[in-house]
Amino acid sequence: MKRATSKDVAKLAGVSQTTVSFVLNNTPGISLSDETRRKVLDAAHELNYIPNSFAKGLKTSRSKLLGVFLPTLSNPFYQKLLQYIENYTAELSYNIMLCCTYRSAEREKSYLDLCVEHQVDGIIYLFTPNWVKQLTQISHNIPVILISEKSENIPLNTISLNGYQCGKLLTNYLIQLGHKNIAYVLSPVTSVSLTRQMRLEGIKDAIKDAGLSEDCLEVITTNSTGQYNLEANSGFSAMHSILNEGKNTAVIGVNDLVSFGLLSKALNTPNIRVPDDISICGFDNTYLAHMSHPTLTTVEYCTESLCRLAVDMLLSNNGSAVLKLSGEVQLIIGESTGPART
Amino acid sequence: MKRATSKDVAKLAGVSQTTVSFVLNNTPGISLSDETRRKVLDAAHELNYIPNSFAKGLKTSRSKLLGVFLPTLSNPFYQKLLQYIENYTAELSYNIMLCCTYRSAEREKSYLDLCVEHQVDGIIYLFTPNWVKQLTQISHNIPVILISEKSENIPLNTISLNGYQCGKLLTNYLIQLGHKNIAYVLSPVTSVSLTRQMRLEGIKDAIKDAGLSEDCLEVITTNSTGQYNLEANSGFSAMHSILNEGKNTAVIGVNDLVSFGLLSKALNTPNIRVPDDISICGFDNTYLAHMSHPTLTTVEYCTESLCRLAVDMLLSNNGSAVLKLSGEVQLIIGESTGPART
DNA sequence: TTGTAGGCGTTATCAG
DNA sequence: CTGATAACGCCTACAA
Repeated sequence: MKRATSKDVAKLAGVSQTTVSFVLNNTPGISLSDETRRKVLDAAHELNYIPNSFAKGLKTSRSKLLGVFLPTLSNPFYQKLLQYIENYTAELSYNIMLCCTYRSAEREKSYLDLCVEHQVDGIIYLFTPNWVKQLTQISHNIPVILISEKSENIPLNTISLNGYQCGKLLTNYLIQLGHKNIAYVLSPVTSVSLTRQMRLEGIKDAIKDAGLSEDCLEVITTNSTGQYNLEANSGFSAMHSILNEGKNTAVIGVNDLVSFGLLSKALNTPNIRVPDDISICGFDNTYLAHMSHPTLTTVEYCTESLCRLAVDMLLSNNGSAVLKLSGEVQLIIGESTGPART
Repeated sequence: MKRATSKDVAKLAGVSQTTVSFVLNNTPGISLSDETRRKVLDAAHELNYIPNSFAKGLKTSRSKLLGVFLPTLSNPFYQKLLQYIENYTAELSYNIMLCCTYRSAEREKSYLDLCVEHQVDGIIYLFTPNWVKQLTQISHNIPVILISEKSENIPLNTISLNGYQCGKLLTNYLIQLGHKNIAYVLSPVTSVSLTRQMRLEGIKDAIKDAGLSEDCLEVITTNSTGQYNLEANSGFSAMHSILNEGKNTAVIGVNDLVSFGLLSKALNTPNIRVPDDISICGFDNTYLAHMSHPTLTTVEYCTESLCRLAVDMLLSNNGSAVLKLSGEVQLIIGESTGPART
């Protein structure tokens, strides 16, 4: 059984195809009799008419599709952003083409090609792109927006997550609690991450501003271990050595996954209590932070409103000026941080 | 700067549009001179030609898009399936239209409409559909496949996750370990879940088959609590009462999220050790099970091969017979289960 | 207020 | 082996 076309609707309603189009699209500047309207609407409904998006796209060059690029769904942070975006686009009757790159530049490239081919109406990147040149090229035809960190080298609309402020905020809080020996734990990554760097800058500056020595901070980058949950394992193994060493009283995980691993090891170590013996915190405010016991102290970036803003910017496509915005950041204090042990 | 069309390529290559189409699509049953081939390929490359998918779709009615329906990304299980599917479809140059319903029937409906409008080449459901009638209707035009539980009432291709076998497998294992007081903990859900029911059937039958009394099993359905992670919270609060009561020696969570909550509460209760005092296990084999310490005993359903199979079935569209398949299931023994305390 | 006609970029059916 | 030519279903001047 073939799908009804606008021609069929026109025939049934006893009007021309044009009229059908006018009625169904509510074309502005056109006035039609109520009766014609009704006839068309009834006919469309009776035939269960659904416009052919190919034909429509061919004329309008609009696909009602948005490409969303993310490195992985395993990190609840990206999942969270994706859900916010999806939630909003669904309201607007847009669909999301999922472009999960697994941090592979090759896959990223092939998804970019697919986005161009499908003529998506916009592209949202949730990480630092590997193909800046090509993406910039694409952005002349298709609006592109980055939700990550600002960078001078990337001439694209950007909503910054403000990693610097986050690092500073979190560290200030720890310093206030009396911590003077702080570790920053990073999991290994295969590609550049501006976010991680910016957070580190923020942490360092907070320490400097408080008049503490640089030695207060120990930066630990773990090796890759195991196949599952690299990130959580990283935290787990890092905490092992941190506890052995016994110097640091507070640990910052590069994200909630790492923090989760940190916490996990601490909870499974006899005679260690959180936060009495060691404070743990991280970034991203994902559900993991709330699901843990004790709950994890973390940082939120108003992600929901930023995601909605990103979609709005894409769809309004407000010209060619490259915008660089920053979101507010907010400390979410959980049960995993407390005064430094004395 | 407008995109090059196949006409432009034809002109540059000095051949007709038809020839371009033949070359670029490797149309079978057509033989062309190597020189013509080269000329076309070179021209296409020079103009950076990308076929217009609207025009293509208009002719072929193929969108290279697959709709994937899932209730939520918050449950790592769906995330896992989605990644397997996405991974495979990317290989095949297909794209995924994300249809996340948040268990809202209304949203599910609207995504169905969008799938029809975009003429997706296939639809994969990862849960029990709410609009069986409409979906069945759609399946006459667009291949549909369910990855969940088989049901007599749903005349659609189904790959069963075999919840019954899973329940049985897990329970047999617990019984072998000497457990005679087992709790099954369910989080509240808003819509029907066949999976949950089938797992329960399996659990019950395992108990019956072992010659134990029905009273061995306590089914606990929690109330909804808190806004974050309903599921994990469910486990957390259920474990509270289970430990208070002190009767059960083993607890089965309806999924890894619930089990995680169960474990979390147990670990945070003084004088309770896992698995010495209480065994905990669940279903789905998500990363949560591996990320926890102790790691959680869980059940895997060969999800990766099932997901690939589903995609293959969709794309081959092998006629109209409704297929009902079942996958194998596999017990993943973690550190959270052990012999019953005496 | 409504209808006619042309074209968007492909693919596919024919002749040549 | 190659090239005209006609659709696919919709939108939109322009004409009536």
